Amino acid sequence: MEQFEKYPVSLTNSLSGKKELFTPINSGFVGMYVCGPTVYSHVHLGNVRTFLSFDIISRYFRFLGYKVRYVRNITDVGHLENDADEGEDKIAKKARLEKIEPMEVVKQYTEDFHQVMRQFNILPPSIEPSATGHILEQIEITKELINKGLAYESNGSVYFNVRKYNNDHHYGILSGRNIEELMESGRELDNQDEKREKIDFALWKKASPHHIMRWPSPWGDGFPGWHIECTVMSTKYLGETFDIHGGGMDLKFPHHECEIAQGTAATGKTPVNYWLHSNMLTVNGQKMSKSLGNSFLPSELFEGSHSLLDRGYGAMTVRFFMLQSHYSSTLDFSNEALQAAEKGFKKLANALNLIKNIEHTTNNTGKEITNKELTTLTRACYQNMSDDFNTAKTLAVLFEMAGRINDMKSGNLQLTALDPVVFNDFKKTYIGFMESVLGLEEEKGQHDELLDGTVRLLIELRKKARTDKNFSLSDKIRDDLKKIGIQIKDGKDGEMTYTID
RNA sequence: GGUUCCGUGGCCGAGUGGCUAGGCUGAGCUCUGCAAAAGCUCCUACAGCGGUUCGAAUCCGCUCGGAACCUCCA
Repeated sequence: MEQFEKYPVSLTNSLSGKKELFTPINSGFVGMYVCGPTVYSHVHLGNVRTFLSFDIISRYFRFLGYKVRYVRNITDVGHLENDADEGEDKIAKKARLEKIEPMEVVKQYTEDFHQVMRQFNILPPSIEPSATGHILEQIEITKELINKGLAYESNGSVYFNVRKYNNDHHYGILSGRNIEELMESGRELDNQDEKREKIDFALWKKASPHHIMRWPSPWGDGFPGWHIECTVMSTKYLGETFDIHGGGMDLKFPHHECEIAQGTAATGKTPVNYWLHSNMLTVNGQKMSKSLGNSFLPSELFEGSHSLLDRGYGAMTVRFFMLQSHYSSTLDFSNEALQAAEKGFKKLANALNLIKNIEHTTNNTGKEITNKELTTLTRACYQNMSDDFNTAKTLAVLFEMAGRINDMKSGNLQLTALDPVVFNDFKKTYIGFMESVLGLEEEKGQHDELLDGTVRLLIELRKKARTDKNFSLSDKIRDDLKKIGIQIKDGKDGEMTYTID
């Protein structure tokens, strides 16, 4: 029996607004698509949160035994600065400003994005397609939509006819809108507009003579619209209907709404069964965003060089911090919250280190009450994660488990009181959820062998000083090391361990 | 203006009809040569006002406050 049968996953589907039991199209397989970054500048921590949320989701599905195909795209063309007709492509604009090739912009920020993902221990997707690698497919689907009468050409650009689509379908099904309301708000059309109605959106944009990103098409030189890339790449690699589509809450409208409309119009099928949206990272209650100027770059966080930070924090501290809230809630970013997270994370990491070195060898059947408690904790990890990927609840359980691990270490809890099967399950679960599911690993410091050997030597000297009752010397060794960031801890049995801040 | 969401103890944050997460901070205790770490204990909350119910932080209504989307943003 697979773990996913034992702990069936339920998730909040944005389409229904309700928590639903997850049933994949193909038993044992999960196909998920997540909107990746537009690589025209550095990713900030708000972006990181979204990719972290879906990292956890893909990790957990795999942990349960599913075969997961996780597709996350790179948007390297087609994302306009705004929806007005003079709207410029974000990549092209950046390239023009820096006087370099658009693909240089794309390369630079894609590399940056990948580096940030690695720093936060966010695993790469199974497929990472780019919009420029799928121009042909985007032209094909645009042609198909014209043939079906749901798109029209206008002065070298092609637009999706929202009103016509809405005759047979509901445009706004995901975000709870209707086109009458949409027609009432927003920017009005002017004479310059090529669109028939302001709610129509571009599938293909004509490239003006000075435009540097351009491809030939049946409608002349141009470039694809923003939304069509995701429809093309998701269906190409996951099928016309696939299991999960994720992304940030701010993409719900219009981006995901347009994807639904295009996909449904092109294939006649519902493109996605479950829509998942991760919520925003906020600063003082306001959304972290580049345009508001309140975004934090990962480098500013590590170095503590942002004005709102007292000092730097490690990537794992931030990862833990973000996992303390549910992905569908907003999360407020602050110095105080990070400080608290750092201590909490250290506690869990320490227990992780301890449990790895605890072995149960006896065959004692153990005390029923203790065994029961450990079994309950072990199961709770799965139950909480299967309940809409509730990392906050899971972490609460891991803290309980860490307490029991410390008890095992100190002797408050005798291993002989435990059933070996229960213990091994407990151990495997703690390590598995920490590392494989939540991706929380020890902060990678400069623990090189040279330093380790040096500290061990000092520890030996301190042990000698203590047995000689030379406390002034033993205290000096401890205190001086503490000053440079190395904390010596005395064990009950005279053993000493150390941690580096 | 329209659509949606949120308001939880000193702070951060889960939960969402009865079983009162968790972390951080603070106070006390145990262990320890002294520390640190660890363990135990304490401070026990759901914006306000009504209503439904045997019972509501959780459901409903109103009021106040905040946010997101309706231009671009994960």
